[in-house]
Amino acid sequence: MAADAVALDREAYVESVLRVVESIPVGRVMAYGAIAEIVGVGGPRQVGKVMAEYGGGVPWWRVVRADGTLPDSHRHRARERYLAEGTPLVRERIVGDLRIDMRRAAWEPDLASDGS
DNA sequence: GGTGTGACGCAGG
DNA sequence: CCCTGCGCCACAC
Repeated sequence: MAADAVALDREAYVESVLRVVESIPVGRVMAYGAIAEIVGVGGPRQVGKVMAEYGGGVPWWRVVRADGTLPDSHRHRARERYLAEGTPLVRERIVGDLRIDMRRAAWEPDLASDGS
């Protein structure tokens, strides 16, 4: 039974993370660590884990590193999204190497409106 | 139960 | 701007 409980907890955790990601408005982004804080459980690495496995169903390109950069595997694909959404970017010095302007793009979810 | 690993974060050099 | 080390949490071996 303990195993089932763990499984459920993990499922609930995954759902919480995905829900936060889905709450990020167009043109805005959140860092892994920030999401972890909102969820209140685990850390940035856990969020990354969740995204790696279930990120396909959510706007994964709105989840970035705290410094505004992305993993090599995704930054290329995310580029089109940012241009389309008008996400605040830092002028890229090198072609192909994009970076988010976190000062303007960082999104803070409204804790008051839990929607429940 | 130590060890390695990861879509992380931060301080140092 | 580069690379290194350490902390972080959960998981696979």
